[in-house]
Formats: sequence, structure tokens, C-alpha cells
Amino acid sequence: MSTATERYNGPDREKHWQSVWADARTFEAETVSDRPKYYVLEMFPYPSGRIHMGHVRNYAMGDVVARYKRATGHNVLHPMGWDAFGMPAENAAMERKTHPGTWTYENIAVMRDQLKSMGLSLDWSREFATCDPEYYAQQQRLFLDFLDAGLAYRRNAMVNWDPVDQTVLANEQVIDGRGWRSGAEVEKRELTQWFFKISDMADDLLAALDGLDKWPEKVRLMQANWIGKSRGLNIPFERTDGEAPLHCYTTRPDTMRGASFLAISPDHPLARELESDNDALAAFLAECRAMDTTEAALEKAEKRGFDTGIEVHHPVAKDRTLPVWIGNFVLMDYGTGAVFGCPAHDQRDLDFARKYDLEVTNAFRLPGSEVDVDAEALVPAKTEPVIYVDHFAGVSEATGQEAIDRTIDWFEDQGLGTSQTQYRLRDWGISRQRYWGCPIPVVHCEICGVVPEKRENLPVRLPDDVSFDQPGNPLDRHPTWRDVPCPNCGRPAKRETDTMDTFVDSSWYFARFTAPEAETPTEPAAADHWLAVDQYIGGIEHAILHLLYARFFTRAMQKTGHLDLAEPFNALFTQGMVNHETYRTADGRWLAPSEVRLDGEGDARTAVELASGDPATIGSIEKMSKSKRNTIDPSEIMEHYGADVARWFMLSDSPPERDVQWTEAGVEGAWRFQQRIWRLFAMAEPVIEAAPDQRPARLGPIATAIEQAAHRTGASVAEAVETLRFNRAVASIYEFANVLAGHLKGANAAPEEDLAWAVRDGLTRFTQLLAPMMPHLAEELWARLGYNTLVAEAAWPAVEPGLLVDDLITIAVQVNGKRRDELQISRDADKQAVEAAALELDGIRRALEGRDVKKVIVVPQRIVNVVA
RNA sequence: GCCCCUGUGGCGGAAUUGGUAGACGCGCCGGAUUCAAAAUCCGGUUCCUUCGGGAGUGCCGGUUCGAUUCCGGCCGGGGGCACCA
Repeated sequence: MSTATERYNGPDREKHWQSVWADARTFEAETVSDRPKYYVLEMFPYPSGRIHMGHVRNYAMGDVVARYKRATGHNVLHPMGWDAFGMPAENAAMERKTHPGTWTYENIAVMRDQLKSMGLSLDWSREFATCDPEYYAQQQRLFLDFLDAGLAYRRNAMVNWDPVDQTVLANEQVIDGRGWRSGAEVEKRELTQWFFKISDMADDLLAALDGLDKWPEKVRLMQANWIGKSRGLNIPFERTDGEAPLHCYTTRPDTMRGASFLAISPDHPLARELESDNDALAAFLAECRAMDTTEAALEKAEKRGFDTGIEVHHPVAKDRTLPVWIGNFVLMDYGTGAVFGCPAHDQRDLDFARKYDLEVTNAFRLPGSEVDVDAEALVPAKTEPVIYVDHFAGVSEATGQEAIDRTIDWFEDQGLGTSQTQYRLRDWGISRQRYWGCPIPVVHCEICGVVPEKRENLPVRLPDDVSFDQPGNPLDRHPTWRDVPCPNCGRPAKRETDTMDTFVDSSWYFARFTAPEAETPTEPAAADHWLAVDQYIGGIEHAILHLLYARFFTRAMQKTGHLDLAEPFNALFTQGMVNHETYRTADGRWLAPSEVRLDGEGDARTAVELASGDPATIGSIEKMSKSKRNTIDPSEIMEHYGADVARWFMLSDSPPERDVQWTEAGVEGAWRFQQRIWRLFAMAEPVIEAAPDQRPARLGPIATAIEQAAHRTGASVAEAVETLRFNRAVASIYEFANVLAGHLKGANAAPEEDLAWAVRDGLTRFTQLLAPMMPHLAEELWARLGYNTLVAEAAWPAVEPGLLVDDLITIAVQVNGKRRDELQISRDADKQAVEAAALELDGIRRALEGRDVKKVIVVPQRIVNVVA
């Protein structure tokens, strides 16, 4: 047929529906409701300037869930806010001479408009930014409560210090030993810093992972590894000079026979004590402290030691003594800051022993082998049985794990050591020497020490009159801001100038959304009602830090009376990234997709730089990033194709947890589908007009087929959305569209009543199933069907279970496991009937070729297998 | 090094508890429509084939009437952690 129908203009109509939803306040959560609550949350964005495709994907997924839950009778909370403190605002301030706040709020305005143009079903009435004083005031209150509860404390800690920018750098900001911005050589410095006592909750944070059964297994594993619980032994080593014993922590006490030296950290109290009257040692320690501690540097760093001259007795073989060394590889903040070296069973210890000519003694050998250690240490898996040599507790052949357990017990029985559980997780250092963050609300008084700011004085506001024309923290050099009277004694004192790590801001925002204007951090009734978050969606890059900090914060807020639960996120989903091809010129410049023309296909594809006409290389498919210039601006896509098309493409094809590749062909496919649906409804118009209000008592075969497809699609879309398999929901909708289109083409201009009814009912249901994913088009179609309500407010269509199954089914018939024919038979036919009918099939007879049937396996409603 | 995930057409990917492998989409091929093109519509599309069939879910083996699915061993790809004692 000819397509006289006009094209659907998405970008134009979408604006209309967005204003209709906003006017009707369709998406505001009800404070009081009879309906069950559902809290769906996507990780809130950092206001960097413009939204990117990762946001589109993330928020499209969350929006499908929110709209579906609303349709299925839930009172939905689906809020949005801004993770607005952070370094980029200060960098922008330095480069553009603007205030970080100005830059941030301008970005928020742009990004809010962009998100609104996506047509997300968000409750904008609850919006806030973490840099709003109303928000950080409450965060300061939480800090003071944590301080009172012993959950926040201050201590000296080593940090990476950039001497040019005059700031502390995170490990990730140190590249090859230099600051990522200044390029200056980074120093290790000891600073007094604020910490949250997350280590207190290590065991609970680990144990509670088991209950998070709606979290990805992968994330739970990553968190468990990060917390890193291990059981070992704390052994005091008696010194030959009679001084206080040195304690070592080990997880391999079974290798004690092989101990040949002790190594202590350069930061160990003993090392510091010896330093004062030993110049050579002092020089060695200074070098250790200058050392870069990034992973890459550690990989290459030489293992170096310094012999202190001190000796200790072997705890079991009392006649043996072991020298005490200082080792540059020993960490002060794990275990006791001292280890015993067992060169035979640890490669690093072996290298160290060879270098400094220390003993190498085996604790065990492999079964059937007399060979001792040569170039490589003998380190079998803990599950592998080995033969222990002369083990003091009498262990002979055992796996490492068995021997470890028995050794720990033996040491405890003998009073030679104590079992100790150790965690890898360290306390969370939250001090940042930055301006654009939440001020830590304490005052330093010469008389009273560290004094909390009075709660009635909160918030401690960031001053607006700051300059960024010199490096360092503007709060530190502000002429007056620091000067305050001591809250305790009233004498002149100084404010703390550190601000909080921005991870603190995002550790409780989900709770604040439940009562964004409360005068306290949370409002108990609202928090109890809405929390936990029912479905949280975000990137896998936050699998550890953000999610672990939020779990800690929820517990800490529980302890301080702000919340009444321990786990903030009932279900978690981590979505994949959005990738795109990369393009480069011969001289290595990255080109944006809009700067190249692509020709050919398959392996013969070529790219040409538009501006110069020079050939460009098509590179690997990578995460969209500014540095590789392989980004696509969501706003351009939404202005050209519309938000529904962008959303639909982001939800199609790729499973949501996997990476998706953005392609022009993919968006166009989504756009064509949208137009096809539009034509389908145009084509159906005369049929719809002929439809009776009531379902006719009898439906013909075509009407029945449409009705069945409608109900089956309803069931499968619901199931797919519930399990967040959006690509399958999309596929089901395509199938249903194909069914409807196929039948409509065959229908004549004056259809039978039953068919007309089935078409209208089918299209109504189709629109409802489409609505969570293409909400604007769905409203347009809903109006076209003659409804004067909003499909966004319509109830999810009920499914008639009887329509999901056929009376006559097709089952495959195999011979020896190979499919040879198929059988049409009544659904409730008994086994004997199925078997008899199967054996009569031509294809089966042919395949059997007169062989004897040994056995026939009949799985009702599934398959028949004839064994011959 | 330790821990984990993953491997299916030309491509993205489907496939309840083991039960017709390749749904749906993209691409491609053929046809219709058109003066022509775009758009649209219809048909085909795992591979091989002597058109009877045969092979096939990274590779090798096992369990089973039956394996993409379960088990063992390899190979490839990806991720997390890592001087953690």
C-alpha cells in the first residue's frame, strides 16, 4: 500500500507530552498512599557539563522500571539530584576564573534540561544538589553525630603530597611518581587527617553480603575481597637482649620451621626508635619514605633491607635465633607491621634472603620429592597435600589449610601465640585539602584542642569570596573565614580547613530523597516508609567504594538514630558501558565520529577525515570518552530522532549488564520501528472505528490469534521488565507488532466485529506494553485510540492465563537424540497416545529403517525420544 | 600470583528445571512499487550437500535416552585484587 501517512515527529510531540506530565504532576510520589511503595533510584550524576550516553542508558533503564511499577499499582519514588562537589569545579575555576559554584549550578541547569528532554518519570519536586548548604548542613550534623559515637576520629597518616598544587593526591592521581596535574614529584607526607571507622564494621559488612541476594554475585565477591578477611596467628618473638618482644602476624604459621629472619616496616615504632642514633639507618628510612607507593612502582621496586643487629629467638626451636631486618616492603598498617620471612615458601622472601645471604630452610616438601628450594620458592595451593618436615606439632602429610588450622591451635595451647582475625579494609580517610567540598565542622583551639562546632551554628558555610589564582586550599589562606571563637571557651580559634571526600556526599543522598526538606538529616517516618531502595541501578565502576561507603553510612546512621535499617539497597543492578568505534589520523590525532565519513562494509570499511580528505584508521571499540573523542551527544540524537528512539535503542539488543556499541545503524533501526508503529496505527484506524465496545462472545481464528498474542506478549514483557531483561521485552514487542501487522494487511475495509474488537484490544495493550520504553509515542497512540486519559497513569493490562496455552501443541520427535519429525497433538494427550502417534510418523519410520525400538522416552508436552 | 566472569550465524544477541539451537533486531541477497532513487512492502538468510542428507553453541573427553545448559582438562577474551605476610 502507499504510505500517505505522515511521519511521526518525535522531537516535536515529545515536548508536548512532557509538559502534559509536568502539569498533571504525574510522577510526584505520594506521601500518603494505600498503594505499596516502590523506590527506584539510579546513581545521581556529577554535573560535569552535559549528559553522556551512559546517563541515557542508565536513566532509560530506571525509567522503564519506574513506569512499569507505577502501572502495576505502586506508589513510586523516583527522584533525581546532583553529586555536585568535586575537583573538576575547582579546575574549571582556575581555568575560567569563575566560582566553582557558578560553574556547577550552570552545568546543573543544562543537564536538568537535557534529562527533562528524555521524558523521564522523575519526581523533580525532591531535587537537590549536594553542594546546596541545606544538604551539607545536614551532612555536617551527621559528622558531629558520628564524632560523638566514636565513628569519626583524627590521626596521623601518610599521604601523597603534591608540592606544587599543595594538595593531597589520591593514589590514582599519582602517575609515575608525579602529580597528574602539576607533573611535580610527589612526596610522602605525614598529615593529621579525619577518618571514619569503617573497619569497626568490617565483619558485619562482610557477613551481611550473604543476605544481599538481589545484588550481582560479582559485586558481592568484589566487596568480600576488598574487605579481605583472613585468620592467622599473632606471635610474640622474644628478643635476645631482653627488651619487649616483637609481635608478628602470619597467615602461614605452618611454615614457621622455615622462618629465617624478621622484617619490620620502616614506619614501625622500633625502626623510629633506632633511627635517632644511627645515621645509616636514618638515611635508609628517608629513602623508603620517599618511595612511591603506586602499584606500578611497587611492581618494579627493589626489595631492600637494613639489618638492625637485633636478634630474636625462634618461638619453637629456642636454640635458633633470627636477625631482625627493616624491610621496605613491609606495611605498617596491616597486621602488626612486622613479619617473619620464610624464604623457602615465599618468592619475595626468597629473593630477599638470596640478596642478603640469609638461611633458606624448608618447612615442607612435595610428596615423592626430596628436592629443596632452588631458584623458586615452593608455594603449592593451600588445598594441595604436602609432607611437612619435622613439624613441631606433629603434622606430617596434610594440606596447607589443615596444617595452618592445627598449627594455630597448637600455638594457642602452648601459650606461644594468639589467633587473630585480620581485615584488609582500612579506615576511610575523608580529609581533602580542597575548597569545593563539605567543610568539616570542627574548630581547633589552643586550649581546648579539637572542638566540634555547635549544632545551632550549622551549616559551616563555604565562603564565596575565594580566589583560585594560586595553588593550595583557598580556605587555608582566606583572611577571615578561619577565625572563629572556640565553641567551648570562646577564645580566638581556627576552623578546620579540610573538606570531606565527595564520596561522603553520595553515601546518604538516597536517604535524603525521602525527606529532602527536613530540618534534620532524615525524617524517621519518611525514611522508614521509603527505605530500603527497592531497585538501585548504576555503573559497575562503583561496585566497591561507593556501595561499600553507602552500606557503612547506613549502619552508622542507624547507630546514631537517623535510620532504622542496615542495608540501603535491596536490589542492585550494574549496567554496562556505552562504547563507540575510535578514529585516528595518520599522525595520531583522535577524530570525532562527526568528523569522519565511512565507506564500504565488513573488512573493507574505510574512514576519511572530512575536513582534509585524508584517510583515517578505524580503531578499536571503546568506552565513550572525551580523550578519545568517540562520544555522541545525547541532545543531538534527541533533537534529531527524539528521546523515545534514543531510549529504545539503548534498551534493545544488548543485555543491560553488558556493554553496548552505539551505531548509526542501530539508532536508525529504532527510528524505523517507531515510524512503522505509527503506520500500523494509521492502517488500523478504520478497523478500530468499527470495533464494538464489548468483547464479542465468539472470536474467529484471526481474532483469537491476535488476542492470544496480546496476552502472551503482556506476560512476557512483564516478566522481562521484572527481571530487567529489557532486550527481551523489546524483542517481545517486535514480535507482537509483526503479528498485528500481518493480520491487519489481510483485513478488508469492513471487517467482522470480532476482528475489529481484537485489533482495538490488541493495539490498546500494545500501547500499554510499549509505554515504559517509548512513553511519548505511547501517549500519542493512546490519544489516537480515543482514550482521554494518560497511558502513564493507566493500569498494566491484566493477562488471562487461559490464553497463554494452546490446546493443540507441536512437540519434536527424536530418534537417538536427533530430531527427525514433529507431532501435532492435543495438549492433554496421555503418554501412550503420544508414543503411539510418534511411532506412526513418516519421518520416524524412515529414520528407524526397520530397527527395533528399544525404548521410548516421552516427556509430556515437550519431547519424544525413540531409542533404537 | 590470587579470585571471578565469559566464549552460540556476517554482527548484537534468544533458548524456564538438561528436551525442536539460532527468537527478535542489524546487515546481506532476491522480488514488488518507482521514469529513477529514497522510503515502504513481500520472500530468503548457521555451514556443507551429489538435495537423500550430513555437520554444528571455543577445543578434547565424560555423565545422560537426550548437553549451549551438568562434570573434568585445555585454549581464547574480559574484569577485580595484589609488597596484605
